[in-house]
Amino acid sequence: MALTINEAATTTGWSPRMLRYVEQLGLVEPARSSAGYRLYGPAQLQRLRSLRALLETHGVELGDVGFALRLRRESELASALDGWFDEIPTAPEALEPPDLPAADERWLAFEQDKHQHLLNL
Amino acid sequence: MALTINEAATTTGWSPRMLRYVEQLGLVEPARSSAGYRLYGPAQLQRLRSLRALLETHGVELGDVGFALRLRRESELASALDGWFDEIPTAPEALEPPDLPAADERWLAFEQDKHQHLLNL
DNA sequence: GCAGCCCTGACAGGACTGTGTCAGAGATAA
DNA sequence: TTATCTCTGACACAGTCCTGTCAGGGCTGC
Repeated sequence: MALTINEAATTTGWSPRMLRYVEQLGLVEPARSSAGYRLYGPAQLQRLRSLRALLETHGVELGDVGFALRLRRESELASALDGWFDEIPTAPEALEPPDLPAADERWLAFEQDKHQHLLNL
Repeated sequence: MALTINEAATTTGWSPRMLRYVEQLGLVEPARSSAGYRLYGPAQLQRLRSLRALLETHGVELGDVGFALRLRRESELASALDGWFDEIPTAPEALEPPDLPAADERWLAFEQDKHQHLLNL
């Protein structure tokens, strides 16, 4: 009921090498026999096949899926990213009319301060 | 009220080259003067600084943030990834006791079918 | 008008990724 | 027991990413 790595490779279209690599990325982790052989069950095989479809249809790389996995494991990373993206309405037209020519120093200081603040969190 | 690329570079710690690169990734897109010069306002400078903090504190690369951006722009990609991650309770202990030795062909066919189904969507 | 910015495009090198392949050692099964 | 699998670890090689640097040509401001 569980395929060994070469069998899994031929039925999924991955190479054995890539199956080990996919495992190393944490994407599909097969069970192990008592001797340490990888054992791919139906669930893993299905995941391998749909992973292949996912990469092909969306032009995504394995590393990208790995990063997406990291995102759903490290929720603080995810929220940090969300926070950054939403930091300011990303539209770049937030540009005041070019008057007040000497206000530079003021907001520079302010920004610097904010930055320090962020780092020391 | 808006800094040119070299000024922005020195106050944010990025190199001018990297500012262009960050822009190319779609992460921080400054306004442009009528002659095409990049103009970094307070918002962009703040984003550049917090971007730097983000990379450092979470061990993330620019390309990763670029991919996260892609995720929030291409919602179908995001949901496809979500779908893949939740396809099956990712725990690898879903391994039946090894009886029914000749049922292989049955679920192999089933899986193959499912796969075709997915691809032809 | 001229020194010093800025633009884009290109090449370059170091680092990392993706993938194959091989070697040495253990497991499996006829 | 012997052929055939599996394991891990390593090297290798093309390709991509990151980053610097340079060249040719426009702006800008004194």
